[in-house]
Amino acid sequence: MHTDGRPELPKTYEPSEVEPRRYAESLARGVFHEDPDPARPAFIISMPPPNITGRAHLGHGSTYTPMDILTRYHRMLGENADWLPGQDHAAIATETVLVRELAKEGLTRNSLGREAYLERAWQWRDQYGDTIDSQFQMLGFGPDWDRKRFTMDPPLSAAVIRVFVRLYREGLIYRGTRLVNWDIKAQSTLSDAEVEYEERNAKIWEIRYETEDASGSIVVATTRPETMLGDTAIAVHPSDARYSSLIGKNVILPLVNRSIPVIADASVLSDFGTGAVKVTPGHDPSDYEIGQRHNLPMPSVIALDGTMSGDVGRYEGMDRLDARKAIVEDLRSSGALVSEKDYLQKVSISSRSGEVIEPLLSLQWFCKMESLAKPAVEAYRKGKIRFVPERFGRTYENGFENLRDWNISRQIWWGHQLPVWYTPNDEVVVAESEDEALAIAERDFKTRELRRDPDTLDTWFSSGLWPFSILGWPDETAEMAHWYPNQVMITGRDIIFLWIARMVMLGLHFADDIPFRTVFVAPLVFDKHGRKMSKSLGNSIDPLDLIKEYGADATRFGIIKQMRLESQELRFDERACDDARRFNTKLWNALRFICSLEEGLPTASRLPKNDELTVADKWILTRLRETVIKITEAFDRFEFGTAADELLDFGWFTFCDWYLEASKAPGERATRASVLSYVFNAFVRLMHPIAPFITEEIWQQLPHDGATIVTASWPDPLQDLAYYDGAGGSFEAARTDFEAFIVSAGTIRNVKAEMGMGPKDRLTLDVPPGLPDWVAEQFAVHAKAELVVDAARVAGPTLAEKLATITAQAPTGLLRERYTREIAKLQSEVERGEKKLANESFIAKAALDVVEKEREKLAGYGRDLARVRDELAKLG
RNA sequence: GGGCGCGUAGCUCAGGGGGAGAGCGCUACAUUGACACUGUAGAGGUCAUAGGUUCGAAACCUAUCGUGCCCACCA
Repeated sequence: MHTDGRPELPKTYEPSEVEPRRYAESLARGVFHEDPDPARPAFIISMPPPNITGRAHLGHGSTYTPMDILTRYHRMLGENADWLPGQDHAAIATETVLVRELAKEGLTRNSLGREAYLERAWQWRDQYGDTIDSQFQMLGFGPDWDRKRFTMDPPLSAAVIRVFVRLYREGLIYRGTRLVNWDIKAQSTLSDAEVEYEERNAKIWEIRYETEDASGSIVVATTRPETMLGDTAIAVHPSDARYSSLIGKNVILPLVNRSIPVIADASVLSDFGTGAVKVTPGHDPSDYEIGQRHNLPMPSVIALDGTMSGDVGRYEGMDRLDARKAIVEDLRSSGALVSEKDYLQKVSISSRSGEVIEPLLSLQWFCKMESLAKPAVEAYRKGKIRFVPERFGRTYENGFENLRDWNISRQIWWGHQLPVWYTPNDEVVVAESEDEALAIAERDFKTRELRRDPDTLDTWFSSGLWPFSILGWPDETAEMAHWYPNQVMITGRDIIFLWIARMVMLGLHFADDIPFRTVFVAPLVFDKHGRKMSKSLGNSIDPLDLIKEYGADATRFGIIKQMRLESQELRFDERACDDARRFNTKLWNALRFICSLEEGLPTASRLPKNDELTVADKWILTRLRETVIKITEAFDRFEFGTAADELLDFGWFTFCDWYLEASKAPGERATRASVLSYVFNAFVRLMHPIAPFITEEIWQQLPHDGATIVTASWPDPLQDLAYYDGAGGSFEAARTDFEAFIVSAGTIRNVKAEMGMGPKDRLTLDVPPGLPDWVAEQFAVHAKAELVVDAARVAGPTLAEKLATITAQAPTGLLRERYTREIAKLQSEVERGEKKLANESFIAKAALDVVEKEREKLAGYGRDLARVRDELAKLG
C-alpha cells in the first residue's frame, strides 16, 4: 500500500479509540464555546435541562441529538451558534431520591433538620448530579459547557425570586385555600399538569339516602364511598323531572346520620348513573366547584397522610382505603348499599410518585393564569411562534382552555424556598431578601418577628424562566441582547403545555418577547413493536450499550435515520444503528483506498479545471451538488431522517459503489485523487452534524482547510460547486450517460452470472467500437467478462443503442430465456401505455405534459422491444 | 366525550394523483487496488376494508375496522 509518508491507516475503524480522543480535542480547542457576536446571525438553542437525578436514555437521542446537529450545522454556516446546557434541580424527583437515601441510614428529613438536609442534598448533587453530562459527552453532544447553568445557581435563584416578588406585587400570585392535588407519598401538592390519568379496574357502589321526612329516597353512585363522610349535599340536574320534587328537601347521610340538602346544579349529567351525585366539596374537584356555587360547607375528612380525620366518627385514623372497605360493609349491613359493580375507572395518578392523587383543601400559593395566558395564545395565533410539525400548535393552544390557577407551592425542601414571611399575626410579607422583608414588616406591621414560609416552588416555576435566566436576566447582558429570543426549542410532545407554555407566558411577561421562534417537537421513543420502553417490560435500551456496540456516531445516525417529521413516535429498531456502523466501516475503507492511491493526495482540497474532468467526475459533482442542496433543506426543515437517507444514498451507493469503483479504471487519471478527495471532503462535512467523530477523523486525513471539521464551512452549492453552472451543458449529458452505464454494468455482471461463467472464465470480447473512452474503460474494469448482451432494459437512447449492438458468445439457450423474459416484461409495459393512450378521456383531460411523457415512454418501450426481438431472432 | 398519529414486502419504515420503494432477512452469482465482508441481481406486496371524487387513487374525501397517544370535573 502506498502511504505517501503517512502512517498506514488501521484496517478497521475503531470508534472506542477515536471518539473520546476527538471529543477531548474539541474541548481543548474550545470549539463549542461562543460569545455573543452581533455581527453574525445568532443561532441559539437552550438545552432542556435534564434532571440531576437523570440518566441518558434513548429519548435523549431523539430530542437532544437534533439540537447537537442543528448547532453544529449552523456553526458550519458561520453563524453565532451556541447550545446552552444546564441542569434542573428537579424538586420532587430529587427529594424522592434523597429521602430514600436517608432512609437507608435510618434518617428522615425531619430528624435531620432543614439545614443539614439541604447540605446533604447539595453533596448528593455534587457527587452524582453530573452523571448525565458525561453520558452526553459520550454521545458526542457539544453544547457550550462553559455556559452550563443549574436552576439553583445563585443568579438563577435570584431570577426566580425576582419573578415571584414581581408577580405577587402585580397581584398575579396569591395565597389561598383551594382544592389541590395531594400526593400522599411525596407529601406535597402537585400542579394539575403533574397529574396523569390511568384506567384501572375498580368498583362502583350505589348508595341510598333517605329523605329527612321519610317521604322518599335518592340513590347516588360513587367510586370513593369513604368521601361520603364529607358530603354536604346531593346534586341533581335542575330539569331532571325524576328529582324535581326532592330539590330543596334534606336527606340523611347514612352511617353518620347528618342531614344534607338536595340541590340543583347544571353540571350534573342526568343520563349518567342515577342522575344524582353526592357532593364532597372537600375532596373532589367538580364537587368543589358545586360547593362554591352553592356556598356549601367544605369539611375535610382525609388528612395529609391519607388517613380519615375530622368529623368521621369511628373511622378516625383509618387509612382511606381501609375506611372504604369498612364503610362499604357498614352500608351493606345497614341496608343503604344498593349495588356493587365492577367499573373501569379513570384514576388520577401522581406523575412524580405514581401514587393515587387525593384532592383536598389546603392553604397554598397560586399563580393566576388568565392574564399570562392571553398573550401566550396570541403570540401563537399571530404566528410569532411556529410549531414543527404544525399540528402541535393546536396541542399548545388547547392547553390554555379550562386552565385553573397554577398551584406553585410544594411542601418539600429541595428547591427555591418561597420569598415569603409571616408576622405573628399571620400577615404576609413578600420580599426579595430577608432584610427587605424585615424592613417591610417593620414599616407595615410594626414587627421584626418573622417566620419564613417553609415551602418551595414548583420545579416548573424555575424552568419556565430557563431561556432567559440562563442568559443572565434580569441583568441587561450581551447574551440577552443578541441571543434572546432563541431560534429553536426542541422537546417531546408530552411537555408542550407543562413546559413550553410556561416559558412563553413568563418570557412574554418578563423578558418582553417570546422565548424562541420555533418549537420542534421530536418523536417519543418506543420499542420496535410500539411499546413504551420500560425496565419492567425488559425492552428499554441504554444508549451507552449502543455506543459500546456501534459507536456514538452510528448510534446517533441510527436514531436520526428513524425520525420522520410527521410521525409522533419513533419505534426504535437497533438494526438502523448496525446499518450505520457498516456505513462507517465503508466510509473508513473508502478513505483507506483514497489514501493509498499511487499518485498520492494533493496538498490542497481543490478541483481541477472543468476540461480536466472526466464524465464520471462531472457526474459525481452534479450528484454532490444535489446532495448538498437536499441535506441543507432537510436540516432547515427538521427532516433529519431524510438527511440521513440522503447521506447514506450518496456516501455508500453513489460515491463508494459507483464513483469510487469507476475511478479504478486504468488510464490517464491525473486528476483522480483531487476529485476523489474533494468530493469526499465535502461529503464528510455534510455528515459531520450527525456523526461528528468519524467525519473529523476522515477529514483530517484528506486535504482540508482549517484546524477541525467542527469549524469547517458548510459546502455551498453555489460557490464551492460552481463548476456545475459553468460547464456549458456537458454535465447533464455526462450524467445521463453515466447513469445509463450504471444500469448496464449491473446487467452485464448479472448476465455473465446467468451464463454460468465462473471467476476463471475470462471471455474476452472486443470492446465495441464507437463507445466513449470512459465507457470502454468501465467495461474493462467492471464486467471483466467484457460481455454485453442485455442493454434492452436501458431506456436512454445513446448508450443503450450502442450496447444493444454488441453480440455475445453465450449459450443461446440462456440468452433466449433471458430475452423471452425481457420481451414479456416490455410487452406488458407497451400494452399498458397503448391502452392508456387509446383512452380518449385521458387524452382530452390529462395534462399535456403527462400525455407527452406517456407517449415518450411508450415509444421507448417499443424501441427496446423491437431491439430485443431482433436479438432473439439473431439467435436463430 | 373531543383531538391527533399510524396501518405499504417476513421485520423496521420511506414515498405520495399517471410505471409499487429502501435497509435488514431470504435466494443466486461474483468478489485480492479500500470494505471483520463487499458487490450485482432475484424472489417476495389485491399499499387495512368499503364506498366516493377523478380520464386515472396506494396517495384526495367519507365511513368502518385495527392500533397507539393527548386532552376533558361522568360521580
